[in-house]
Amino acid sequence: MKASGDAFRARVLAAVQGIPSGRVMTYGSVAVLAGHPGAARQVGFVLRGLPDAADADVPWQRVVNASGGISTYRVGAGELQRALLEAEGVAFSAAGRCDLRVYGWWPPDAPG
DNA sequence: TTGCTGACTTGGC
DNA sequence: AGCCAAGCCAGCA
Repeated sequence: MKASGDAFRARVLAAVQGIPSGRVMTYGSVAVLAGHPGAARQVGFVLRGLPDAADADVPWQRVVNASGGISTYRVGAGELQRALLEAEGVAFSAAGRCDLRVYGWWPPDAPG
């Protein structure tokens, strides 16, 4: 349980670290890269468990929901995430969502 | 050990 | 367009 969970977390962090500045990925996509399609919720759980020291290494702000919106308002990091993304050049609509067709990212070396 | 919660997704209305 | 219900799996008490 711990072993597989640890591997899952490592895959998630690796996938998130692979997102370039100015681009975003959905939880579902990260879950697929982590080898667990459908485990989108756990992606958020892994990121939520990140220590502050890992924030610099893991651009968690580049992970958004399937609508291109911010899901971190639940943990009080929504404003920060949006500010970070806007600083990277990601534009948000009046509804607080970004266009995944424009900013959506997928690793070029990943299948798909 | 069991069981519940949750930074989500998808299909149907 | 938005809202409801079910499914997914990793942490934590």
